[in-house]
Order: sequence, then C-alpha cells, then structure tokens
Amino acid sequence: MGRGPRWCHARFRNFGYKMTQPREIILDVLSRTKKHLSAEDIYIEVYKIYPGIGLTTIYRTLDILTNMEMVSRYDFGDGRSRYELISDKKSEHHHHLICLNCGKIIDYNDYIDEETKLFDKLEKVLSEKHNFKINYHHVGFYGLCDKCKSTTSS
Amino acid sequence: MGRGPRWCHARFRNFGYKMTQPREIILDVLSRTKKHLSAEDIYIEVYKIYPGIGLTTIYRTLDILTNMEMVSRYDFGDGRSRYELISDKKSEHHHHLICLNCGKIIDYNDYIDEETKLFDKLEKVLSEKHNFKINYHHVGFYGLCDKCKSTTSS
DNA sequence: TTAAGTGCAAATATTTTGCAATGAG
DNA sequence: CTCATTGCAAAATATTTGCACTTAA
Repeated sequence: MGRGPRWCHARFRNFGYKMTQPREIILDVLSRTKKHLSAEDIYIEVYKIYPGIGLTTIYRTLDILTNMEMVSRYDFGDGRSRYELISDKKSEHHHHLICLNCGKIIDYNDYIDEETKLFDKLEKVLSEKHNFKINYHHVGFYGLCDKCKSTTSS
Repeated sequence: MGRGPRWCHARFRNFGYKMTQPREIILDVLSRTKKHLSAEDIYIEVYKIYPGIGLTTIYRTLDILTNMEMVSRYDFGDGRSRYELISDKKSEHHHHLICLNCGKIIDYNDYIDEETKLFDKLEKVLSEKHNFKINYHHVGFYGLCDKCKSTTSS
C-alpha cells in the first residue's frame, strides 16, 4: 500500500481536513524518524524546515492523525506522550523495554511472529466480545536497563 | 505468599524505609481497590481515612512502591499515571482495552494463559539479550469503545 | 535522639484553549 | 469567498521540589 503525499492528501480530504504545509512536514518528519517521538521532538525537527511552526499545531495535528488511525500515541510514563506512524510492514512492528529509572526505551521484535499470531486472535475475540474497535496495540516491559541495574541502590 | 501488614513492614525496612501511617493506608487502599488508580483517586480514598494526607505524600509513596516492585505504574494516555499493586495471583493478572475517545478502560483476561506462556518466554529472552531487569509488563489495545464507536464522527 | 518522612506552597512541565489573523480549496 | 487552520499568549493539569515541622525507630 503506497503512502505517499498523494495518498495522505486524499485521506485528509476524506476525513474533511485540509492538507497544509505544516501537516505535510509533520508527516514527513514522522515517516523519516520512526521511533516514539514526543511532541517537542517533532516540533524541533519541523522547526528546522519550517520555523514558523507552533507547538499547538503539532499537538492538533497529532490528534487528527491519531483519529485518522495513522499515528499511535503512547505514554511510557515519563510524563509526555510519544507518537509513531502506524506501519503496515510486519518488519517494522516492534514493542518496547522501558527503564523505570532513566526512561531509556529499547525496541525489540524478537518473537514478533508468535506475538502477532496471538494478538491477531486476541484482537478478534476482544473486539467482538466488548464491541470495541481496535486501532493498535502496545506491549511494554518495564524494569531497569543495563546501566541503571548496576547503578541504582534505591 | 502472605502480604499482610507485617510482610510490608519488613519489606520497607529491608529497603531502608520506615513504615508510617500514610504509607500503610495507601497500601490498604491499593489492595482494596484493585484497578488502575490515579494519584488523585488514591488521595481521595486515603483522605476519607486520614484527612491530614497530602498529595505529595501519595506521589512519593507511589515512587517508593514502584522502586520496591510492589506497584506497577502505567499511563493510558489521558495525561495521568495509573498505579496498581502487582499481583502474584494468576487469576488477577489482566490487560487493558483503552478507548482513545473517552478514556474508558476495560480489563480483560481472556487467553491469559497463552499470553502468560509467551510472555514468560519473552521476558527470559529479552532480559538476557538486553541485560534488562524486567519488573512487570503491560499490554494495551487502543481504539474506540462501544459507545464512542457509534457516536464519534471525527 | 536523629535521620527519614510529611504537608504546604511554589515551581515545573506538558497539553489545551481563546482569539484574531491567515490560507486552502 | 468561506471556513478550517494557524500561532501566540494565557489557562488548565499533573507532578516535583524547597523547606520547616513531625515522627518512627
């Protein structure tokens, strides 16, 4: 499935939104930098290309993209939301290890096939049972990373 | 494994903390009200028993309990952290469906056995591969609940 | 006795909102 | 043209910190 500028443009129109320069650039940043960006991370990247940008626009665009099911929004517990483009490609699907001490996030995709199989089943069962439309899922393992494990005394 | 006041008291001491009345009551609230409470939820409950309580103490105690691996901290994307006691009992283990529109959270434990089996394996592999100490994991399915699915036009 | 714990008030940090100006279609 | 979108400044929220007082051990 192609997801170029043309596809996005049409998709925006279908949802009753206009395609604008800030929105195009935000999408570009999201597609170039794959991993769990915060609103400010995105702001900084967009600013390099389009210094007129405001943080408000970042937040509002991310809301729209989440509604359009193009972006997943997740919070790893460091007090800010993180966003990623939702990918079709199996190879890009991944989950997270999150360090409770320093906030470091490690992506992994070991056993992703087995996970996918189970999750496909789960999504089907759960969405029927609870009459729930599932857009995406997240899996996170929380603990202490390499460094913090040896450092932390608390 | 018993987890009464005595067990907790000892555990606190082992970590170099003192057991205090606010902490006891917070633990009591957490054990009576199992599910994903926010700091303020907890504050309100504790206040009923101990009106001298301050929100700060709630936050500080929850930090300690997270460090002590007695509580899991999770953020469902509504801008506040949620906390639950980590349970040994398999029957209490559960995961979540989260509505992106209204924030409703549904607990489920269908296929928990299959999940558990896979996750035990994953935890072992991941913790070795990344030299990471895993305290707990969270699984969340994000989408639209029954009500919001039919209401939302956005 | 004394270091750890507490509550308050103030400080941070993130996200949201009101509003006048701008721009896409 | 017209209405959605934008950026700014201000507001709303959640969480953290400084500090003097209190308390468990």
